Amino acid sequence: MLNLGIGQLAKRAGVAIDTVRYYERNDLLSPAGRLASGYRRYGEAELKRLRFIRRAKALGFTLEDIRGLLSLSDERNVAKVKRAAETKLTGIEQRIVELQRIRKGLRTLIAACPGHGRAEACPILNALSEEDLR
Amino acid sequence: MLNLGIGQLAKRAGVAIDTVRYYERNDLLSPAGRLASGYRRYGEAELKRLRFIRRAKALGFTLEDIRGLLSLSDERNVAKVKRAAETKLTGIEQRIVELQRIRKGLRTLIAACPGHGRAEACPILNALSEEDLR
DNA sequence: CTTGACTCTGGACCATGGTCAAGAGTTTAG
DNA sequence: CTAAACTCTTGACCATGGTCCAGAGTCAAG
Repeated sequence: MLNLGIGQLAKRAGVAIDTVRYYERNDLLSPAGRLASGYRRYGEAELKRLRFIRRAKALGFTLEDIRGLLSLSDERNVAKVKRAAETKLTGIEQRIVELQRIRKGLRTLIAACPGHGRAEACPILNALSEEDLR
Repeated sequence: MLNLGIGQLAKRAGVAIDTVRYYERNDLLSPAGRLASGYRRYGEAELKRLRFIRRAKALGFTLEDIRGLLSLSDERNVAKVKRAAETKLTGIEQRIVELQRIRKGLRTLIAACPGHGRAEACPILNALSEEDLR
């Protein structure tokens, strides 16, 4: 059975050692046990949990979200997990819409800017000085 | 001619007083002058500049980006301004793509989750525990 | 002149997600 | 046994974009 020190664990999960300890401080991941010396020991479950954390982060969850997700999954409460994912999806969608709005503004400005000549002819500079953008 | 105290300036631009001083500390906006008492005084140019900052921020520029933009616009270097806007656009587009990827992952997971029953049947929990997501 | 509103400075504090350093102790390979 | 590599804890520090506070001074209206 798997028995890892913090360095091996970190390496297997692809994170820095300090990050593992940081997660521990923030109640995301505890070692399976400690040696008499105080060295942390981790098993299969902890490695899985750490990978879970990384994957959830890649999906746009914050560490606080993940803390919630982990406690729900400890409870095995499928309905709550699904609702949490839906809430996160809504947030992601809002951010996409906002970024698309920004992209549109930038594209319009760039298309209209000659890229040379007087500053007064540059719509990027002008638009940023005016009231009716957006 | 316009002559404003920091409170009036902040109000007209829709920002907090502390934010104006914060921008000053970070070399984005200096007062036009000071009274003998040390009170800051602002004119039309500063109000415009502050609004420029706000609008650029709304377009997704960081304060550092904006510092650059302002110095370019002081130089009236239209070509550089256009290139800066294009670079920012590319960054925004990358961010959109990334969020779309995340959205897709979440949608797939949510669609496959029954929302009840055993935790083992919940693909959200399972997917986050496995290797081949993405 | 008084009172209330405004402003000044310097520095602390917030959240987020880590990262790094110091100094001491532990483990492991040779 | 020794030396290298690893780990421990505590606590400071990074960037970002502010926000808030104390204590003192100033300005404007009545």
